[in-house]
Amino acid sequence: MARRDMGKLVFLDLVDRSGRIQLLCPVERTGEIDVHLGDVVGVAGSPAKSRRGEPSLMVDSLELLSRIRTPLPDTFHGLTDVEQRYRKRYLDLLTNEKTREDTIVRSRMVAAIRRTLDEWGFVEVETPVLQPRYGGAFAEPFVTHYNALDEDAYLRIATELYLKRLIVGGLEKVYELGKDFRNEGVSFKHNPEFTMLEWYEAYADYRDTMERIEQLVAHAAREVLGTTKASFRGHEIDLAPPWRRMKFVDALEEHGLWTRDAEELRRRLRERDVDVSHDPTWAKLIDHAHSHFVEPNLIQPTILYDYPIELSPFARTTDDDPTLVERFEYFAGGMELGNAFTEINDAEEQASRFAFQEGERAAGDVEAEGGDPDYVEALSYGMPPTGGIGLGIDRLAMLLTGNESIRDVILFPALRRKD
RNA sequence: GGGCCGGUAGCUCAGCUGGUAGAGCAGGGGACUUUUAAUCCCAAGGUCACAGGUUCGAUCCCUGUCCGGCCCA
Repeated sequence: MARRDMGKLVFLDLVDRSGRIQLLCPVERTGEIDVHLGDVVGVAGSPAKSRRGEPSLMVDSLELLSRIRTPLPDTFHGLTDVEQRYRKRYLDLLTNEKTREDTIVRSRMVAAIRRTLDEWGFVEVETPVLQPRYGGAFAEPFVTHYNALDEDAYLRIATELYLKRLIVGGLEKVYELGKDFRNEGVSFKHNPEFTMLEWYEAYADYRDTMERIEQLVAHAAREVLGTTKASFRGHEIDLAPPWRRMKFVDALEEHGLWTRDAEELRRRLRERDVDVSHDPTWAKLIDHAHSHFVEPNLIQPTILYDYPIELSPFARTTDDDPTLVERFEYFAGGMELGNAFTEINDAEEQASRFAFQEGERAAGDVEAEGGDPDYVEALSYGMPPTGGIGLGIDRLAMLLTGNESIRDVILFPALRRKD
């Protein structure tokens, strides 16, 4: 609320989520106007126009609902200090229109995604956040403790293994949209606590999932932006299907980085000045090559498919090459937005994939999949062929709002305590 | 974890090779019946992130710590 006090006539700007309107307060009618910038007020009056022609409300009475006690930041510049914007998001929201808009865009995006999945016949479910084992992704977990059970537990890094148990249970199409937690670095595209959507669909494979994700993303964009074109990092990104599709192997081949030989790959990466000292296995090396040379260049939406089996402990092998799996990731704006595959639905095959990951772990990859005998047992009761996907809600929100930092689409991002 | 940059009034920012700090807005008091970042007058507002060091003297130079940003792993 801005105040232009003219003595007998006071001008106030009243702002709420719907916008701004000017109030005209003739003091002889309303009495003394004792309001400050940032006060919360209720007013009654009738429509009027100012002498300059601005639509206004001629006020009969004004009631103070909440008195501001700490002065608002500079309302012309807004709050620009990024640290303050994250720590005191309420001030950021009060003073920066763009932050309010982005918050609404994200909310509508999530609503559009839910609506679409619901229309497609998916069932929204909730699975445990606190898990006795963690799995479904390569990541380090947060550890906590159950007093009642006298057991350590992990905050989930993915919802995957529980959702697939529900496919075993015959729910056929399920999704969960919620927080996952990964105990690792913070960056422009990583927040340890982030929002993920996963869905699983019985009697579908990764090609069906490709169709769905293209439709879902394009539809969400149309709902919130009115178009499939988003601007991000100076690019116009058109999310309309069909997206470019390319084999993972070919994408690495383009950069001369496809080889199955770990030492040869290590040599080629070193040649390109990449520090490979933290990459003990071929799987880590190829992942490094991909994230360093391929991913940043995938600006327009692109589906990379048919990944090496070593990177994918839950994906079914392709029919014509047992070293590749039916997996795809999709990218836009140089970022990975989601990861999908045709799920392994055979208990024995799943058990041997876990065994391979044990080997990777022994070789020094701390993020390798830990294995889950209870999940293998679930599969032993028979899971239909299933296509599944996980996609990052925060990153999609970045794309649709044009924010280059994930912290600008998370209201309260992770920050170190300051006291 | 490494490199670079930053932290000065509630907010946005100045502050010269080192001489104990300034503006605008906000907040306080006052004037004004058509203002739009209203205008005008008055007064107030600071542990210059923190701790050491160099110096007659440090917001400024040096070292360390804390917090943040960007880039790299």
